[in-house]
Amino acid sequence: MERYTKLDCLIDLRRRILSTELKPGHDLDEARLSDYYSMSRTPLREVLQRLQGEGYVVMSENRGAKVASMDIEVLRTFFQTAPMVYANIARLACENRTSAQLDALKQAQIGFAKAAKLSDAAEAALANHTFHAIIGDMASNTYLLASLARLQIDHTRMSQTFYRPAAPAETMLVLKAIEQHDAMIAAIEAGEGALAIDLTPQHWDLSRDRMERYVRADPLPVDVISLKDNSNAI
Amino acid sequence: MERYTKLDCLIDLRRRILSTELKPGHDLDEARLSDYYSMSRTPLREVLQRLQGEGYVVMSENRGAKVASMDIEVLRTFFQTAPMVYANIARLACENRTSAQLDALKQAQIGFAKAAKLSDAAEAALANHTFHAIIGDMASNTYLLASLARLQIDHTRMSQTFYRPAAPAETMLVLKAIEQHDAMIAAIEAGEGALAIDLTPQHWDLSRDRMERYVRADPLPVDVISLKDNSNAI
DNA sequence: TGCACACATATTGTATACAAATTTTGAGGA
DNA sequence: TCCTCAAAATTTGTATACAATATGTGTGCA
Repeated sequence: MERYTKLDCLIDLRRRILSTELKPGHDLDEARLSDYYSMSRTPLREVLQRLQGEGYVVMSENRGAKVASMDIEVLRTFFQTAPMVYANIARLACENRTSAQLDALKQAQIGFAKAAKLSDAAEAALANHTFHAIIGDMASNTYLLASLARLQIDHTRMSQTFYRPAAPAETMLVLKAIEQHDAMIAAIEAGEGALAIDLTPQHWDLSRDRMERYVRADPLPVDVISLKDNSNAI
Repeated sequence: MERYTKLDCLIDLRRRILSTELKPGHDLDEARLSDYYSMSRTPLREVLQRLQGEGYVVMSENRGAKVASMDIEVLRTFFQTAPMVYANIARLACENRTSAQLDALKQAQIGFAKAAKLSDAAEAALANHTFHAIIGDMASNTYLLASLARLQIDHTRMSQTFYRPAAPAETMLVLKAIEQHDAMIAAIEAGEGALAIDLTPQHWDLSRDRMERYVRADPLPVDVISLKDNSNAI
């Protein structure tokens, strides 16, 4: 097995959590993980502590770490907060973006469009994450960036469903999202803050319904409900 | 010397950083700190990792940890962001506060008023921190809370100057701040979100001038400027 | 004096052993 | 069969030894 550095491990755990390969609420066993990344428990625990600080993981005394869960109560506040933060970030990006960042954003958009069209849900969600993270960098506002980062963790995990379309009409939504990204790039390049702010709620309207479905899954017929898997909040 | 638990150590380091007993940019030596808290380096390093995640500390590979610095560029964005985030938090607090939280808030206000009137700068700044942290809890919005927490770190450190008045006129400002806290408590208790939003920019107007002075210290006479201490940004 | 390089010192990073806590297991009794 | 409780197994927390990296110091040379 290949050898991981601590930074590799950090990045890989972030990726696995964002892609829901490690599901919300999943228990993170130190021994198992340190074995997986072929390092001792000491540096692995430090990575987990840091992930806790970043909101990917929650830890409790003598009980170890779990992937941060996504309970319904928190997600209600998600849709309350996300448009406001993303819109402000977009506006600031218009004012502060560098041309190098703009190039990176266009590059990210190429990767996003490709994955989205292929309905590669995990890859599309991660590429979308990168896209918005770059806009976050452009904003150059460490304070708002903290909220953006937290929002993106849950956004990326939820948006998996969005890129796994079940009907032709839903494929249209994905294509529309790609177009909106292009419009956002244009707005940022032109430095049109007001336009960028306008685009943001549109972008959210597109995906809100499908993402809310992730939260409130289709109710099962009463007679086959199993109480067994209720331990982890979604 | 008394024995510290890891949680004690975490809380105490936060306090020392917020009170600027540990100054921005200050180098945090692992051996020295682990000795101070009489624990081994392993748990101390985990505390530092977590503080990094929370934004109190920055770490770099093989170079150890430093107290997060407050450079001018970042602080420009501070005043750009703080009123917006604090106002939204206040509004949400009006909607979601519990009576237990309201009691805690009133209690915090008593401690704040006492320290502020005594011009105990460190204590007043910390009490003010607690006051606004409780409002943050009331808001019940983990996403915005992330920004609030980051803002509060720098707010608390800067506000030291505010509670150390140099002239009678400045003492008036402190008394005014106490009144504004009372008004905020009333607004939250009454659930008047619009009022709470209005109060926030007033609160910031009161302290902005004095806090900006912390950032841009009075310029020295040209002939005695020393280049020596320019290494750490403020 | 000024610079380059090697060596000594100090500091950070990792592995491992052991201690403390939690969870699981199962035997005994009602 | 179900509950209780204690012992075993598992898992997390901490201390310490050692490895790797960075920093400081002094010597030789131009």
